[in-house]
Amino acid sequence: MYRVSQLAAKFGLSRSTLIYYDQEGLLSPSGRSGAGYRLYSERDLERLAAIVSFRKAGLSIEETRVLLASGEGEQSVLRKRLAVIGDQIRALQAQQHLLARMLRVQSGGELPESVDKETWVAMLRAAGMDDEAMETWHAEFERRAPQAHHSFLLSLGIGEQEAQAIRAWSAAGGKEGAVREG
Amino acid sequence: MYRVSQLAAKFGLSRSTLIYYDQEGLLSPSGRSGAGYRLYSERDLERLAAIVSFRKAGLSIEETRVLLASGEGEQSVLRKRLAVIGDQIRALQAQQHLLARMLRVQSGGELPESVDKETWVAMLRAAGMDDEAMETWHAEFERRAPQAHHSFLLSLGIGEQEAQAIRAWSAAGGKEGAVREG
DNA sequence: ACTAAACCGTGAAGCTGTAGACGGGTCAAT
DNA sequence: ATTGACCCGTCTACAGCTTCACGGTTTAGT
Repeated sequence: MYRVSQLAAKFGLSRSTLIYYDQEGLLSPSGRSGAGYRLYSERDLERLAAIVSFRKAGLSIEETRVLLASGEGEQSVLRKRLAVIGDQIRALQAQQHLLARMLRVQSGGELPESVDKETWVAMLRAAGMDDEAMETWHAEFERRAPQAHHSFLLSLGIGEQEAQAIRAWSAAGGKEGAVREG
Repeated sequence: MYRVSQLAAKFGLSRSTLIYYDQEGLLSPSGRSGAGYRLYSERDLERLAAIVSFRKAGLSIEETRVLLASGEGEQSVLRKRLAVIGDQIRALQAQQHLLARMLRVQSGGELPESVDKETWVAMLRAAGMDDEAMETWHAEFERRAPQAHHSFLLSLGIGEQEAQAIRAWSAAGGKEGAVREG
């Protein structure tokens, strides 16, 4: 049987956090001592281990509760979180761009704020990539991270329609269509 | 002279937000009507435009206040925020990996929505790039668009320090240091 | 002149997840 | 029995808003 601060230390959490979990009904100690102290059992410890891993994945208390209640099969919650993370990363990247632009305006640099399609292609060519290699690269990109592939294309200033065309072409292995490079 | 909801609508904010900014002393209306209504001037509008852009970059109320107070030259706040964004993106990518593993355990494979350093390197390798080619590529990137190069490295979840190391190495033509790949 | 809708102000409460303060309980050593 | 160190439970606060409630104001329409 662990007391609250002991258990907290064991998991690198703060005492307040465990108390909060108790209040939320996410992890209530299986017992109390004579003095009213929270006493956590081994079973509580295991549950906490699961909680911690879900929380590390950024799931909310509520989502964590759902997952613990529903056994294992709840993929939807995880998938949803994955989508949210994607959105958040994209939002942060947008902020990066904003900040970069602000800093450049102040320091007066003349360099392009972001790379366009031509520059990008030129850089890859300088590194020895030929058309076929770029095709392979796009295909890999599409296979491993379709969303990121899309964002990347847009970041080069490529329009939504052309981006979709490139992706379709990548997915098909570059068989058809006249998308030339990049 | 605008009234609070009008101004809010103009900037896509809610009435509450403007009232909150007023309470915080971030943007107080330059006047009040006979009935005590907040009246915003053109100057207020300009100030709000600045506030909105800073907030879009993820700066806190407090940081925004500092920037507005200190005129222009306050780059430190922006740089600090840039570093924080990098941390956050890295944290989110770690969560992506965790979630992807969880889902993979439960079913088949899942695809990430944003690319990290390892994935990026793997894609370039798949397209036939070797270490030397990557070196050339980094050097080109640094030469043509240093700022974008920096942003790009950060977007892969690479830390500020390592990013600077890679850039220095790129600029020097990859002569020294044990920066391995990417 | 009057009414209804749409606006305004203030104030309080709520949200998430955590940190910290407060006063009092517990425990080993004296 | 008593000191001190440490622990406990409970309560409050934080960002950055939003929502709600209550009551006054303006405005358009009749």
